Formats: sequence, structure tokens, C-alpha cells
Amino acid sequence: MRYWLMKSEPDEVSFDDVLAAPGATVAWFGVRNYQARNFMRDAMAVGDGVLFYHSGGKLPGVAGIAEIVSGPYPDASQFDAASHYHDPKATPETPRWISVDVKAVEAGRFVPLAELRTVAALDDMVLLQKGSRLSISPVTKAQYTTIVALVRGKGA
DNA sequence: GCCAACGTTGGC
DNA sequence: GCCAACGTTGGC
Repeated sequence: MRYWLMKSEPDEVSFDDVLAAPGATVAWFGVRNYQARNFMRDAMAVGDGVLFYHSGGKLPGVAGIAEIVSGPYPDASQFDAASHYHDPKATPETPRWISVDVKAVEAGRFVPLAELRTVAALDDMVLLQKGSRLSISPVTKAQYTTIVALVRGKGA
């Protein structure tokens, strides 16, 4: 079992949106970075833990706990000419981008990025490295446990 | 809105 | 295969 941090723009898909979805499950679509795609394709497994992160807004941070509930499959938006995520080079025969299904598991306290930066145990997190922009990044079990505790409301 | 950092594209 | 130009991400 592995652990991941997955970024979403809350204007597009927020943690609350996922909680409200049928089964609290959504398809994670729109990843257009090969490194992030390869994590989904090669390293993720059903049951992996996910820190659901909100980026781009006024207050970036971890919005909730989720988990991976499907294997990889082709991201439908790559074939949709009307989609912002359309990829003209992708065809159903040779898809380029993939999705996985993510289920919201536990809401709690929103933990801002600025707070994560104050936690010494998280210094090595991929998210916190200078210049890091990966939309999906691996998290160690220790980092995951630390952040889950923060989400559950224990002080930093 | 700014800008640092990174990824992708395309000419050569 | 190199690398400059361009586009995007995302925090501030």
C-alpha cells in the first residue's frame, strides 16, 4: 500500500464535490503530465491512501482524506474535442492519458500549505520542495500519518 | 498580477 | 540530440 498527494483546483473538483458525488467517488481526469500519469499507471493500486489537495485558490492545502478505488483506464476527456483537456494526438486505439477513480473517505480540518511548511517531519515531502509542481506526488507512510493527524484536528 | 520553475515543442 | 522559445503551474 502506497500513499499519494493529488492536487485539484477546487473550482474544478473540490473535496466537497467528491463527498457529494454518488458513492463519494469521482474519476480523476485531466492529468496531462507524463510523470504524474506514470504514477497512476504504474505505481498506484486500489486501496492506496490519498491526501486530497486544493491548489490554485486563495488558500492552498490538504482538504481531506481519500483513497484509490480503481485501476487505471483511459481518460475520456482526451477524446472530447470540446474539452479543455482534449488531446488531438490521442485516439481510443492509442490513448495517451489515464484516469483512476478516487473516493472521499474522511473530511476534517483544512490544513493549509503554510502550516505544512512549519512541520519539520514534512521537510522532505515532494510537495514542499522548491519548484515542485507535480499534480500527483508520492508521500511516505510517515508523512501521510502526520498529515492525517493534522486533518483530524490535532495541533501542529 | 508577478514571477520562478518546470515541461514541451520544434528548428537545426 | 541539443537547446531556445514558449506555455503552464501555482504560490505569493
